[in-house]
Amino acid sequence: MSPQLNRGRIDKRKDILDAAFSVFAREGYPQAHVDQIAAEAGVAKATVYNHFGDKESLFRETIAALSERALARNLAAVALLAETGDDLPAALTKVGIHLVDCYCDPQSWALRRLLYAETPQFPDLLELTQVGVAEPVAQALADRLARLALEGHIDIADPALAAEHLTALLTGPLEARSRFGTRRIPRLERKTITESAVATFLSAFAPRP
Amino acid sequence: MSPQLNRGRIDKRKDILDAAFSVFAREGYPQAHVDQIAAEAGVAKATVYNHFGDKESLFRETIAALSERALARNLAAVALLAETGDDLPAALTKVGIHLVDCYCDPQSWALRRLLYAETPQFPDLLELTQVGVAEPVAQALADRLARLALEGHIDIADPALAAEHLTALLTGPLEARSRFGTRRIPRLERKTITESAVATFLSAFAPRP
DNA sequence: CCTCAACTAGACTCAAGAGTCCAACATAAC
DNA sequence: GTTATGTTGGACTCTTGAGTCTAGTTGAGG
Repeated sequence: MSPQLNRGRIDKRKDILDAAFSVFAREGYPQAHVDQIAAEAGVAKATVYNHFGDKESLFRETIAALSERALARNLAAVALLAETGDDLPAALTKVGIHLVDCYCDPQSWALRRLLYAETPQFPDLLELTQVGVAEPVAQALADRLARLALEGHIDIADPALAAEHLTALLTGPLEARSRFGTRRIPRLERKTITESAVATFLSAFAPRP
Repeated sequence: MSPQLNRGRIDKRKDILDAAFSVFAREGYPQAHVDQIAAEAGVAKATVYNHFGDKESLFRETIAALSERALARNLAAVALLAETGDDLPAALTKVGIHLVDCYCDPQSWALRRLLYAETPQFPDLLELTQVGVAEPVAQALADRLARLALEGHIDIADPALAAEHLTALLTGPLEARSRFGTRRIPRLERKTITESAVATFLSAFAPRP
Protein backbone atom coordinates (compact mmCIF):
# COMPACT_ATOMS: atom_id res chain seq x y z
CA MET A 1 0.00 0.00 0.00
CA SER A 2 2.23 2.84 1.21
CA PRO A 3 5.25 3.17 -1.08
CA GLN A 4 7.95 2.56 1.52
CA LEU A 5 6.71 -0.96 2.02
CA ASN A 6 8.06 -1.92 -1.38
CA ARG A 7 11.68 -1.25 -0.61
CA GLY A 8 14.22 -3.94 -1.31
CA ARG A 9 12.94 -6.65 -3.60
CA ILE A 10 9.54 -6.91 -5.14
CA ASP A 11 6.64 -7.67 -2.83
CA LYS A 12 6.51 -11.42 -2.45
CA ARG A 13 3.50 -11.34 -0.23
CA LYS A 14 1.00 -12.27 -2.87
CA ASP A 15 3.14 -15.13 -4.16
CA ILE A 16 3.30 -16.55 -0.68
CA LEU A 17 -0.44 -16.26 -0.14
CA ASP A 18 -1.13 -17.98 -3.44
CA ALA A 19 1.25 -20.81 -2.70
CA ALA A 20 -0.04 -21.11 0.84
CA PHE A 21 -3.58 -21.49 -0.38
CA SER A 22 -2.57 -24.05 -2.93
CA VAL A 23 -0.77 -26.15 -0.35
CA PHE A 24 -3.37 -25.73 2.40
CA ALA A 25 -6.08 -26.72 -0.07
CA ARG A 26 -4.20 -29.79 -1.20
CA GLU A 27 -2.92 -31.03 2.16
CA GLY A 28 -5.08 -29.48 4.86
CA TYR A 29 -3.74 -27.19 7.55
CA PRO A 30 -1.85 -29.63 9.75
CA GLN A 31 -0.26 -31.51 6.83
CA ALA A 32 0.77 -28.38 4.98
CA HIS A 33 4.45 -27.71 5.56
CA VAL A 34 5.87 -24.24 5.57
CA ASP A 35 8.94 -25.43 3.66
CA GLN A 36 6.64 -26.65 0.94
CA ILE A 37 4.77 -23.36 0.80
CA ALA A 38 8.03 -21.45 0.60
CA ALA A 39 9.30 -23.72 -2.17
CA GLU A 40 6.07 -23.39 -4.14
CA ALA A 41 6.17 -19.61 -3.76
CA GLY A 42 9.77 -19.54 -4.97
CA VAL A 43 10.84 -17.89 -1.75
CA ALA A 44 13.06 -18.65 1.23
CA LYS A 45 11.38 -19.98 4.32
CA ALA A 46 12.64 -17.01 6.33
CA THR A 47 10.76 -14.71 3.98
CA VAL A 48 7.51 -16.43 4.82
CA TYR A 49 8.19 -15.88 8.50
CA ASN A 50 9.19 -12.26 7.83
CA HIS A 51 5.80 -11.60 6.28
CA PHE A 52 3.45 -13.62 8.40
CA GLY A 53 5.11 -14.39 11.69
CA ASP A 54 3.98 -17.96 12.00
CA LYS A 55 2.04 -20.70 10.26
CA GLU A 56 -1.21 -19.91 12.02
CA SER A 57 -1.25 -16.25 10.94
CA LEU A 58 -0.43 -17.30 7.42
CA PHE A 59 -3.41 -19.61 7.50
CA ARG A 60 -5.72 -16.92 8.82
CA GLU A 61 -4.68 -14.42 6.20
CA THR A 62 -5.03 -17.01 3.47
CA ILE A 63 -8.59 -17.76 4.50
CA ALA A 64 -9.42 -14.08 4.81
CA ALA A 65 -8.13 -13.36 1.31
CA LEU A 66 -10.19 -16.18 -0.14
CA SER A 67 -13.29 -15.04 1.66
CA GLU A 68 -13.08 -11.62 0.09
CA ARG A 69 -12.83 -13.15 -3.34
CA ALA A 70 -15.76 -15.46 -2.66
CA LEU A 71 -17.93 -12.61 -1.41
CA ALA A 72 -17.26 -10.51 -4.50
CA ARG A 73 -18.05 -13.34 -6.89
CA ASN A 74 -21.25 -14.33 -5.11
CA LEU A 75 -22.57 -10.80 -4.89
CA ALA A 76 -21.87 -10.31 -8.58
CA ALA A 77 -23.93 -13.41 -9.32
CA VAL A 78 -26.87 -12.23 -7.23
CA ALA A 79 -26.71 -8.79 -8.77
CA LEU A 80 -27.65 -10.33 -12.11
CA LEU A 81 -31.14 -10.69 -10.75
CA ALA A 82 -31.58 -6.93 -11.04
CA GLU A 83 -31.95 -7.20 -14.79
CA THR A 84 -35.03 -9.40 -14.85
CA GLY A 85 -36.73 -8.96 -18.17
CA ASP A 86 -40.20 -10.34 -18.56
CA ASP A 87 -38.87 -13.89 -18.35
CA LEU A 88 -38.49 -14.68 -14.66
CA PRO A 89 -37.56 -18.36 -15.04
CA ALA A 90 -34.76 -17.47 -17.44
CA ALA A 91 -33.43 -14.77 -15.12
CA LEU A 92 -33.52 -17.05 -12.09
CA THR A 93 -31.78 -19.78 -14.06
CA LYS A 94 -29.06 -17.40 -15.12
CA VAL A 95 -28.41 -16.33 -11.54
CA GLY A 96 -28.64 -19.94 -10.41
CA ILE A 97 -26.01 -21.04 -12.86
CA HIS A 98 -23.66 -18.32 -11.71
CA LEU A 99 -24.23 -19.18 -8.05
CA VAL A 100 -23.64 -22.84 -8.76
CA ASP A 101 -20.47 -21.93 -10.62
CA CYS A 102 -19.26 -19.97 -7.61
CA TYR A 103 -20.07 -22.86 -5.32
CA CYS A 104 -18.33 -25.38 -7.55
CA ASP A 105 -15.21 -23.34 -8.04
CA PRO A 106 -12.24 -25.40 -6.84
CA GLN A 107 -11.12 -22.55 -4.59
CA SER A 108 -14.57 -22.41 -3.10
CA TRP A 109 -14.56 -26.12 -2.34
CA ALA A 110 -11.11 -25.92 -0.86
CA LEU A 111 -12.20 -23.07 1.37
CA ARG A 112 -15.22 -25.01 2.55
CA ARG A 113 -13.15 -28.09 3.17
CA LEU A 114 -10.64 -26.16 5.24
CA LEU A 115 -13.40 -24.53 7.25
CA TYR A 116 -15.08 -27.85 7.95
CA ALA A 117 -11.79 -29.36 9.01
CA GLU A 118 -10.50 -26.53 11.15
CA THR A 119 -13.66 -25.10 12.66
CA PRO A 120 -12.99 -26.74 16.03
CA GLN A 121 -9.46 -25.32 16.13
CA PHE A 122 -10.22 -21.90 14.58
CA PRO A 123 -13.82 -21.00 15.41
CA ASP A 124 -13.19 -17.36 14.56
CA LEU A 125 -12.56 -18.21 10.90
CA LEU A 126 -16.03 -19.61 10.62
CA GLU A 127 -17.37 -16.42 12.14
CA LEU A 128 -15.46 -14.50 9.51
CA THR A 129 -16.85 -16.37 6.53
CA GLN A 130 -20.31 -16.70 7.98
CA VAL A 131 -20.72 -13.03 8.81
CA GLY A 132 -18.48 -11.83 6.01
CA VAL A 133 -19.71 -13.97 3.13
CA ALA A 134 -22.69 -16.25 3.66
CA GLU A 135 -24.90 -13.74 5.43
CA PRO A 136 -24.39 -10.80 3.04
CA VAL A 137 -25.04 -13.06 0.06
CA ALA A 138 -28.18 -14.47 1.63
CA GLN A 139 -29.30 -10.93 2.45
CA ALA A 140 -28.71 -9.72 -1.09
CA LEU A 141 -30.61 -12.64 -2.54
CA ALA A 142 -33.50 -12.12 -0.13
CA ASP A 143 -33.64 -8.44 -1.06
CA ARG A 144 -33.85 -9.26 -4.76
CA LEU A 145 -36.56 -11.85 -4.16
CA ALA A 146 -38.53 -9.37 -2.07
CA ARG A 147 -38.43 -6.98 -4.99
CA LEU A 148 -39.75 -9.62 -7.35
CA ALA A 149 -42.49 -10.47 -4.89
CA LEU A 150 -43.51 -6.85 -4.66
CA GLU A 151 -43.76 -6.70 -8.43
CA GLY A 152 -46.09 -9.70 -8.29
CA HIS A 153 -43.83 -12.15 -10.11
CA ILE A 154 -43.69 -14.59 -7.22
CA ASP A 155 -45.69 -15.22 -4.08
CA ILE A 156 -43.35 -14.95 -1.13
CA ALA A 157 -44.24 -14.24 2.47
CA ASP A 158 -40.75 -14.46 3.97
CA PRO A 159 -37.98 -13.43 1.56
CA ALA A 160 -35.20 -14.70 3.84
CA LEU A 161 -36.80 -18.12 3.96
CA ALA A 162 -37.31 -18.16 0.21
CA ALA A 163 -33.67 -17.25 -0.31
CA GLU A 164 -32.63 -20.02 2.07
CA HIS A 165 -34.72 -22.55 0.17
CA LEU A 166 -33.55 -21.44 -3.24
CA THR A 167 -29.96 -21.71 -2.08
CA ALA A 168 -30.64 -25.12 -0.59
CA LEU A 169 -32.22 -26.38 -3.81
CA LEU A 170 -29.31 -25.08 -5.85
CA THR A 171 -26.40 -26.18 -3.68
CA GLY A 172 -27.75 -29.18 -1.79
CA PRO A 173 -27.41 -31.61 -4.67
CA LEU A 174 -23.88 -30.41 -5.37
CA GLU A 175 -22.33 -31.85 -2.24
CA ALA A 176 -22.99 -35.49 -3.08
CA ARG A 177 -22.61 -35.12 -6.83
CA SER A 178 -19.24 -33.47 -6.61
CA ARG A 179 -18.11 -35.99 -4.02
CA PHE A 180 -17.38 -33.31 -1.48
CA GLY A 181 -15.59 -31.22 -4.07
CA THR A 182 -13.42 -34.07 -5.26
CA ARG A 183 -15.13 -34.57 -8.58
CA ARG A 184 -15.61 -31.82 -11.13
CA ILE A 185 -19.26 -31.58 -12.21
CA PRO A 186 -19.50 -31.04 -15.96
CA ARG A 187 -21.21 -27.91 -17.18
CA LEU A 188 -24.19 -29.71 -18.64
CA GLU A 189 -24.91 -31.48 -15.36
CA ARG A 190 -24.63 -28.18 -13.49
CA LYS A 191 -27.14 -26.67 -15.90
CA THR A 192 -29.58 -29.52 -15.37
CA ILE A 193 -29.28 -29.26 -11.61
CA THR A 194 -29.88 -25.54 -11.74
CA GLU A 195 -32.91 -25.83 -13.98
CA SER A 196 -34.48 -28.45 -11.75
CA ALA A 197 -33.87 -26.33 -8.68
CA VAL A 198 -35.38 -23.24 -10.30
CA ALA A 199 -38.36 -25.26 -11.55
CA THR A 200 -39.10 -26.60 -8.08
CA PHE A 201 -38.59 -23.18 -6.55
CA LEU A 202 -40.92 -21.47 -8.98
CA SER A 203 -43.45 -24.21 -8.63
CA ALA A 204 -43.47 -23.74 -4.88
CA PHE A 205 -43.63 -19.95 -4.99
CA ALA A 206 -45.76 -19.44 -8.07
CA PRO A 207 -48.09 -16.46 -7.68
CA ARG A 208 -51.60 -17.41 -6.62
CA PRO A 209 -54.04 -16.29 -9.26
CA MET B 1 -17.33 -63.30 16.92
CA SER B 2 -15.67 -66.71 17.09
CA PRO B 3 -15.08 -67.69 20.72
CA GLN B 4 -11.31 -68.12 20.57
CA LEU B 5 -10.93 -64.44 19.77
CA ASN B 6 -12.02 -63.59 23.29
CA ARG B 7 -9.16 -65.35 25.04
CA GLY B 8 -7.23 -63.48 27.69
CA ARG B 9 -8.85 -60.23 28.74
CA ILE B 10 -12.16 -58.89 27.64
CA ASP B 11 -12.37 -57.51 24.15
CA LYS B 12 -11.11 -53.97 24.29
CA ARG B 13 -11.75 -53.41 20.64
CA LYS B 14 -14.96 -51.53 21.08
CA ASP B 15 -13.50 -49.29 23.78
CA ILE B 16 -10.69 -48.37 21.44
CA LEU B 17 -13.03 -47.62 18.54
CA ASP B 18 -15.18 -45.41 20.76
CA ALA B 19 -12.22 -43.50 22.09
CA ALA B 20 -10.72 -43.23 18.62
CA PHE B 21 -13.87 -41.71 17.26
CA SER B 22 -14.11 -39.30 20.11
CA VAL B 23 -10.55 -38.10 19.62
CA PHE B 24 -10.67 -38.05 15.81
CA ALA B 25 -13.90 -36.07 15.99
CA ARG B 26 -12.45 -33.55 18.40
CA GLU B 27 -9.00 -33.10 16.89
CA GLY B 28 -9.16 -34.26 13.29
CA TYR B 29 -7.13 -37.11 11.88
CA PRO B 30 -3.66 -35.57 11.76
CA GLN B 31 -3.93 -33.94 15.18
CA ALA B 32 -5.34 -37.00 16.88
CA HIS B 33 -2.59 -38.76 18.80
CA VAL B 34 -2.58 -42.47 19.34
CA ASP B 35 -1.35 -42.01 22.90
CA GLN B 36 -4.40 -39.88 23.57
CA ILE B 37 -6.74 -42.45 22.08
CA ALA B 38 -5.14 -45.20 24.15
CA ALA B 39 -5.44 -43.11 27.31
CA GLU B 40 -9.07 -42.26 26.62
CA ALA B 41 -9.84 -45.94 25.99
CA GLY B 42 -8.16 -46.89 29.24
CA VAL B 43 -5.77 -49.11 27.36
CA ALA B 44 -2.05 -49.37 26.69
CA LYS B 45 -0.79 -47.97 23.42
CA ALA B 46 0.55 -51.37 22.43
CA THR B 47 -2.98 -52.77 22.67
CA VAL B 48 -4.17 -50.29 20.10
CA TYR B 49 -1.44 -51.42 17.73
CA ASN B 50 -2.23 -55.08 18.49
CA HIS B 51 -5.79 -54.57 17.34
CA PHE B 52 -5.45 -52.19 14.43
CA GLY B 53 -1.89 -52.32 13.16
CA ASP B 54 -1.48 -48.60 12.57
CA LYS B 55 -3.19 -45.25 12.90
CA GLU B 56 -4.53 -45.26 9.38
CA SER B 57 -6.31 -48.61 9.75
CA LEU B 58 -7.75 -47.46 13.03
CA PHE B 59 -9.12 -44.40 11.28
CA ARG B 60 -10.64 -46.44 8.46
CA GLU B 61 -12.35 -48.84 10.83
CA THR B 62 -13.64 -45.97 12.93
CA ILE B 63 -15.25 -44.35 9.91
CA ALA B 64 -16.69 -47.64 8.72
CA ALA B 65 -18.29 -48.31 12.10
CA LEU B 66 -19.86 -44.87 12.15
CA SER B 67 -21.19 -45.24 8.64
CA GLU B 68 -23.06 -48.40 9.57
CA ARG B 69 -24.68 -46.63 12.47
CA ALA B 70 -25.61 -43.65 10.30
CA LEU B 71 -27.14 -45.85 7.62
CA ALA B 72 -29.31 -47.70 10.14
CA ARG B 73 -30.59 -44.51 11.73
CA ASN B 74 -31.38 -42.84 8.42
CA LEU B 75 -33.20 -45.84 7.01
CA ALA B 76 -35.25 -46.09 10.17
CA ALA B 77 -36.27 -42.45 9.72
CA VAL B 78 -37.30 -42.93 6.11
CA ALA B 79 -39.20 -46.10 6.98
CA LEU B 80 -41.59 -43.99 9.04
CA LEU B 81 -43.03 -42.75 5.76
CA ALA B 82 -44.61 -46.17 5.29
CA GLU B 83 -47.25 -45.41 7.87
CA THR B 84 -48.78 -42.41 6.17
CA GLY B 85 -52.26 -41.95 7.49
CA ASP B 86 -54.55 -39.57 5.67
CA ASP B 87 -52.46 -36.61 6.79
CA LEU B 88 -49.55 -36.39 4.38
CA PRO B 89 -48.07 -33.13 5.69
CA ALA B 90 -47.95 -34.53 9.20
CA ALA B 91 -46.30 -37.74 8.03
CA LEU B 92 -43.71 -35.87 5.96
CA THR B 93 -42.99 -33.57 8.86
CA LYS B 94 -42.47 -36.52 11.17
CA VAL B 95 -39.99 -38.12 8.79
CA GLY B 96 -38.36 -34.76 8.20
CA ILE B 97 -37.81 -34.21 11.89
CA HIS B 98 -36.21 -37.61 12.25
CA LEU B 99 -33.97 -37.04 9.24
CA VAL B 100 -32.96 -33.66 10.57
CA ASP B 101 -32.21 -35.24 13.93
CA CYS B 102 -29.97 -37.79 12.23
CA TYR B 103 -28.22 -35.06 10.32
CA CYS B 104 -27.71 -32.93 13.42
CA ASP B 105 -26.45 -35.73 15.59
CA PRO B 106 -22.99 -34.77 16.86
CA GLN B 107 -21.56 -38.05 15.60
CA SER B 108 -23.04 -37.33 12.21
CA TRP B 109 -21.46 -33.91 12.06
CA ALA B 110 -18.14 -35.27 13.19
CA LEU B 111 -18.27 -37.90 10.50
CA ARG B 112 -19.06 -35.31 7.85
CA ARG B 113 -16.30 -33.04 9.09
CA LEU B 114 -13.75 -35.84 8.97
CA LEU B 115 -14.83 -36.82 5.47
CA TYR B 116 -14.57 -33.26 4.23
CA ALA B 117 -11.16 -32.88 5.75
CA GLU B 118 -9.66 -36.20 4.68
CA THR B 119 -11.30 -36.79 1.33
CA PRO B 120 -8.16 -35.81 -0.58
CA GLN B 121 -6.05 -38.19 1.50
CA PHE B 122 -8.58 -41.04 1.78
CA PRO B 123 -10.81 -40.96 -1.30
CA ASP B 124 -11.97 -44.52 -0.65
CA LEU B 125 -13.69 -43.49 2.58
CA LEU B 126 -15.91 -41.10 0.67
CA GLU B 127 -16.78 -43.91 -1.70
CA LEU B 128 -17.70 -46.01 1.31
CA THR B 129 -20.09 -43.49 2.84
CA GLN B 130 -21.46 -42.33 -0.48
CA VAL B 131 -22.27 -45.80 -1.79
CA GLY B 132 -22.90 -47.28 1.64
CA VAL B 133 -25.00 -44.57 3.24
CA ALA B 134 -26.08 -41.58 1.15
CA GLU B 135 -27.21 -43.52 -1.91
CA PRO B 136 -29.26 -46.18 -0.12
CA VAL B 137 -31.00 -43.53 1.94
CA ALA B 138 -31.76 -41.44 -1.13
CA GLN B 139 -33.05 -44.56 -2.87
CA ALA B 140 -35.31 -45.48 0.02
CA LEU B 141 -36.73 -41.98 0.19
CA ALA B 142 -37.31 -41.90 -3.55
CA ASP B 143 -39.12 -45.26 -3.35
CA ARG B 144 -41.41 -43.98 -0.64
CA LEU B 145 -42.17 -40.81 -2.57
CA ALA B 146 -42.92 -42.80 -5.69
CA ARG B 147 -45.43 -44.78 -3.71
CA LEU B 148 -47.14 -41.62 -2.51
CA ALA B 149 -47.20 -40.29 -6.05
CA LEU B 150 -48.80 -43.46 -7.30
CA GLU B 151 -51.48 -43.10 -4.68
CA GLY B 152 -52.16 -39.60 -5.94
CA HIS B 153 -51.03 -37.73 -2.84
CA ILE B 154 -48.35 -35.79 -4.63
CA ASP B 155 -47.50 -34.94 -8.22
CA ILE B 156 -44.02 -36.22 -8.92
CA ALA B 157 -42.50 -37.03 -12.28
CA ASP B 158 -39.02 -38.02 -11.09
CA PRO B 159 -38.96 -39.54 -7.59
CA ALA B 160 -35.16 -39.41 -7.34
CA LEU B 161 -35.20 -35.70 -8.10
CA ALA B 162 -38.00 -35.10 -5.62
CA ALA B 163 -36.07 -36.96 -2.95
CA GLU B 164 -32.97 -34.91 -3.74
CA HIS B 165 -34.93 -31.68 -3.41
CA LEU B 166 -36.66 -32.70 -0.21
CA THR B 167 -33.32 -33.62 1.30
CA ALA B 168 -31.83 -30.35 0.14
CA LEU B 169 -34.65 -28.32 1.66
CA LEU B 170 -34.33 -30.19 4.94
CA THR B 171 -30.58 -30.23 5.35
CA GLY B 172 -29.40 -27.23 3.37
CA PRO B 173 -30.35 -24.67 6.05
CA LEU B 174 -28.68 -26.77 8.74
CA GLU B 175 -25.14 -26.21 7.57
CA ALA B 176 -25.07 -22.48 8.17
CA ARG B 177 -27.38 -22.51 11.19
CA SER B 178 -25.36 -25.09 13.03
CA ARG B 179 -22.14 -23.31 12.11
CA PHE B 180 -20.74 -26.37 10.40
CA GLY B 181 -21.79 -28.58 13.26
CA THR B 182 -20.24 -26.38 15.90
CA ARG B 183 -23.46 -25.04 17.32
CA ARG B 184 -26.26 -27.22 18.60
CA ILE B 185 -29.58 -26.25 17.00
CA PRO B 186 -32.37 -26.25 19.60
CA ARG B 187 -35.27 -28.61 19.03
CA LEU B 188 -37.77 -25.84 18.38
CA GLU B 189 -35.62 -24.33 15.65
CA ARG B 190 -35.16 -27.76 14.07
CA LYS B 191 -38.91 -28.17 14.06
CA THR B 192 -39.45 -24.81 12.39
CA ILE B 193 -36.86 -25.57 9.73
CA THR B 194 -38.45 -28.93 9.02
CA GLU B 195 -41.95 -27.50 8.76
CA SER B 196 -40.81 -24.79 6.35
CA ALA B 197 -39.01 -27.35 4.22
CA VAL B 198 -42.01 -29.65 4.09
CA ALA B 199 -44.31 -26.73 3.30
CA THR B 200 -42.18 -25.62 0.38
CA PHE B 201 -41.83 -29.18 -0.83
CA LEU B 202 -45.55 -29.86 -0.72
CA SER B 203 -46.30 -26.54 -2.33
CA ALA B 204 -43.99 -27.41 -5.20
CA PHE B 205 -45.28 -30.95 -5.65
CA ALA B 206 -48.94 -30.47 -4.78
CA PRO B 207 -51.21 -32.63 -6.94
CA ARG B 208 -52.70 -30.78 -9.89
CA PRO B 209 -56.47 -30.85 -9.63
C1' DC C 1 -1.11 -75.43 39.11
C1' DC C 2 0.41 -74.40 34.42
C1' DT C 3 0.35 -72.33 30.13
C1' DC C 4 -0.62 -69.25 26.74
C1' DA C 5 -2.35 -65.20 24.97
C1' DA C 6 -3.49 -60.75 25.53
C1' DC C 7 -2.54 -56.76 28.33
C1' DT C 8 0.36 -53.05 30.71
C1' DA C 9 3.75 -49.33 31.65
C1' DG C 10 7.19 -47.10 30.08
C1' DA C 11 11.52 -46.56 27.88
C1' DC C 12 13.19 -46.23 23.34
C1' DT C 13 14.18 -45.21 18.13
C1' DC C 14 13.50 -42.56 14.34
C1' DA C 15 11.73 -39.09 11.38
C1' DA C 16 9.87 -34.83 10.49
C1' DG C 17 8.40 -30.23 11.00
C1' DA C 18 8.13 -25.35 13.31
C1' DG C 19 10.71 -21.74 14.04
C1' DT C 20 15.56 -19.41 14.59
C1' DC C 21 19.97 -17.77 13.21
C1' DC C 22 23.56 -16.14 10.37
C1' DA C 23 26.61 -14.70 6.80
C1' DA C 24 26.30 -13.32 2.14
C1' DC C 25 23.66 -10.82 -1.26
C1' DA C 26 20.51 -7.64 -3.87
C1' DT C 27 18.18 -3.33 -4.61
C1' DA C 28 15.79 1.08 -4.03
C1' DA C 29 16.44 5.56 -2.14
C1' DC C 30 19.57 9.10 -0.98
C1' DG D 1 29.01 4.93 -3.21
C1' DT D 2 26.49 4.25 1.05
C1' DT D 3 22.78 2.63 3.72
C1' DA D 4 18.74 0.40 5.17
C1' DT D 5 15.88 -3.14 4.29
C1' DG D 6 14.46 -7.44 2.41
C1' DT D 7 16.00 -11.81 0.58
C1' DT D 8 18.50 -16.16 0.43
C1' DG D 9 19.96 -20.84 1.54
C1' DG D 10 21.18 -23.74 4.67
C1' DA D 11 22.51 -25.24 9.06
C1' DC D 12 20.65 -25.50 13.56
C1' DT D 13 17.57 -26.32 17.89
C1' DC D 14 13.75 -28.28 19.94
C1' DT D 15 9.65 -30.65 20.22
C1' DT D 16 6.54 -34.11 19.17
C1' DG D 17 4.45 -38.10 17.55
C1' DA D 18 4.36 -42.93 15.20
C1' DG D 19 5.66 -47.19 15.97
C1' DT D 20 8.78 -50.80 18.48
C1' DC D 21 10.47 -53.35 22.26
C1' DT D 22 10.83 -55.47 26.74
C1' DA D 23 10.02 -57.23 31.14
C1' DG D 24 6.52 -58.13 33.94
C1' DT D 25 1.30 -59.02 34.89
C1' DT D 26 -3.25 -60.97 34.43
C1' DG D 27 -6.81 -64.23 33.60
C1' DA D 28 -9.15 -68.17 31.17
C1' DG D 29 -8.80 -72.99 29.83
C1' DG D 30 -6.86 -77.38 30.51
